[in-house]
Amino acid sequence: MTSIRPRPATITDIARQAGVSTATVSYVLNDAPAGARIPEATRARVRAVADELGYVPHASARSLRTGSSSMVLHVHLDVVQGQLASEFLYGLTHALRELGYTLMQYGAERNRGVKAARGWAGMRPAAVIAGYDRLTPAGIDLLGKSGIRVVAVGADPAEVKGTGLSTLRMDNRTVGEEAARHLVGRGYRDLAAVIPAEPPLRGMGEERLRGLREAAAAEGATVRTQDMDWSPESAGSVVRAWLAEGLPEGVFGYNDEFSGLLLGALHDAGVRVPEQVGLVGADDIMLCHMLRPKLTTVRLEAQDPGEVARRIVEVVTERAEVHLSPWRPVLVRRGT
Amino acid sequence: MTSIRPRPATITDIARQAGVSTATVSYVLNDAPAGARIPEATRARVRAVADELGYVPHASARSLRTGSSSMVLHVHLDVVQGQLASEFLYGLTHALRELGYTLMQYGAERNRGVKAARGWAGMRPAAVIAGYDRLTPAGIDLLGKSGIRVVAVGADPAEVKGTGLSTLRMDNRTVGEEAARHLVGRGYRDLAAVIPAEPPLRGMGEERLRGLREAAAAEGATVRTQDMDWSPESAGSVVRAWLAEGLPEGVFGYNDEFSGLLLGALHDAGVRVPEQVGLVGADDIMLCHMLRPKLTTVRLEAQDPGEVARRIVEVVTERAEVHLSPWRPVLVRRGT
DNA sequence: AGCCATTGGTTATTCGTTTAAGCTAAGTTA
DNA sequence: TAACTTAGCTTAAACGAATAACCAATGGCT
Repeated sequence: MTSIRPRPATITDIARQAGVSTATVSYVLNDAPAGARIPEATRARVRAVADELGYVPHASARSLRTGSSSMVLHVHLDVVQGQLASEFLYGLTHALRELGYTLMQYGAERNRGVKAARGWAGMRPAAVIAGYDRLTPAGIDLLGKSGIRVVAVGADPAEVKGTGLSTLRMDNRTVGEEAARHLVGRGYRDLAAVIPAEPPLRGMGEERLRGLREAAAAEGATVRTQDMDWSPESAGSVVRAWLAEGLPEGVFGYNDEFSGLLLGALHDAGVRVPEQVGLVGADDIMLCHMLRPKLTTVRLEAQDPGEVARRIVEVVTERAEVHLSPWRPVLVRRGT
Repeated sequence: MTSIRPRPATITDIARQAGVSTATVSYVLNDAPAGARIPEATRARVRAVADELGYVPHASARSLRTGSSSMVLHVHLDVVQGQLASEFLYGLTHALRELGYTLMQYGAERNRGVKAARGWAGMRPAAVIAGYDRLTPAGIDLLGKSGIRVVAVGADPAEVKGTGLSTLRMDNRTVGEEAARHLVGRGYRDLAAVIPAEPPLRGMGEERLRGLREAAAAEGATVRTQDMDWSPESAGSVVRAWLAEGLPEGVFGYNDEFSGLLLGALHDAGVRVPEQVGLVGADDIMLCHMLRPKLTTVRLEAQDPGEVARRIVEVVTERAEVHLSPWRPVLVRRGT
């Protein structure tokens, strides 16, 4: 026995069963001004039938007709991670919902540039929010042509270009600068930094490193760097290299998680933190409170929580072009 | 100066510019069998115009017409976290894409039950995959009425009911059992466990605890429990309570992150792990490799990677009803 | 009685796409 | 030469919802 696929109820079904026209149903269900002249008795009947049939408006049909979409697409790496990203998403989801938009996420996208952009554009979202490493000028152009606003997150406006593009800059340089100020302030002159080897994080790492370098140079400190993978083994070999060439005085571990791996490897090598080597991470995730000694870190703090969401909403609703860098680095001094 | 909103190109635009009908354009662009009689010259012209105009098909219009959606909705907690979830999502995204489906994620949803279900149903996805704590019988019913398949993740089929519901059981009881076996095997008889206080995690915690309790009781061990918040302070007060009432021999920390917090608090209290207290976490995330001693943990391992994705695809495409529990607990013995 | 206003709706069109069912002109066959 | 094929399209009708424009019936006013 094959069961027939249940068909979702439509306004036509409601209209038939309530003995009115589809127009009436639409007016009632939307509390449309044009339907104000429909008496309460009819309205109640229509609503009752809609309820009984479990009616749910067809979002695609509606947006096709009205020509406007209530969806905002967020494109991310395989999976969203980290506290900053989590807070960002949470705030954004709710701010957008309040304005009648729905934030949908689309992840694990291997395609890039135009090919990916075509996929996004097909859903005709009101806007696309994407990490800047997902975007190419051609892709931005294609979205722009379709009237879809694009917000590049983490981008320096000078780097990513395209018509109608907005940027939300996560200024990673300042993170590195803050870390350098802290380490140099402790009297360290021989600094080392680690930079993630894999592509999606590498760009961020380079930015943080640039800030670190500049601020260190200004104070007369030197910085050596090494690539590192997201694995305990890689952390081990970084530490072995340091032991071979002489321990640095201060280390910037790119972020808290890489720093956690380094801290473990340093411990295994018998290096004492912070007595022999000072360590500073970045992002201030809960991990800092699990490690011993507790991890000192630099956190990007929203200058005004909600600001980001509000500005994105501006981009979406008012078609404004917005470029802002709403985060500020803050050092959280702990045990390392 | 107000710029006019760019209108995405439609097949009508292409038809006009290429001097053919919209039907022809559609046939060409879809490589439809019915369009096989269209000569290459025309096809090339149509395609050229489509390219030039940056045409991207309107997914909503298409799915409205064909009556079938290529979207699968994944509803999750605020943000997806953890390795298991990440692997699951990644595999699923790609398996579905291969079959022409697009996995979209929808998070940070406060609404539950019917209200949430209405929102999901409005997008007319082919299926909804949701944590079982997001679902209520009424919500499942509403989705079923609309012909949308529902997959409850993490649910025991006996617990969650509804027409046409499939379940993907993440059997958290077995995680607790495996932890108990390990701790008892070490000779501990006085066990303690921690359970997250907040709602979304609480359910999982209770399941894990149930398994722990049963397996411990079978071996003649006792289990005391305490609520814990996701904060270092809460971990501290849990440890203080233990000190007051006598240290347990073995602790199950619910998951790796809670265990990490506990490990830090134990360290601060001068309790040595594993000499005085044995500790086992769950999920086997990278954190285990950062802590010292390294964290012993129980991991749910996919019995067959890809199995989950394949079965979900069955649900989506063949309207099968599937109930499986594709994960198996594995103990990873490390330092604690 | 004739006109107007109001009530309570309905009709018809549109959004972008797909697709079954035509239709015309040229070529082929009986 | 008439009938039949075939190539190469086109026409038209959906899908579900929104909405401008219309309309019939009733009541009130002059």
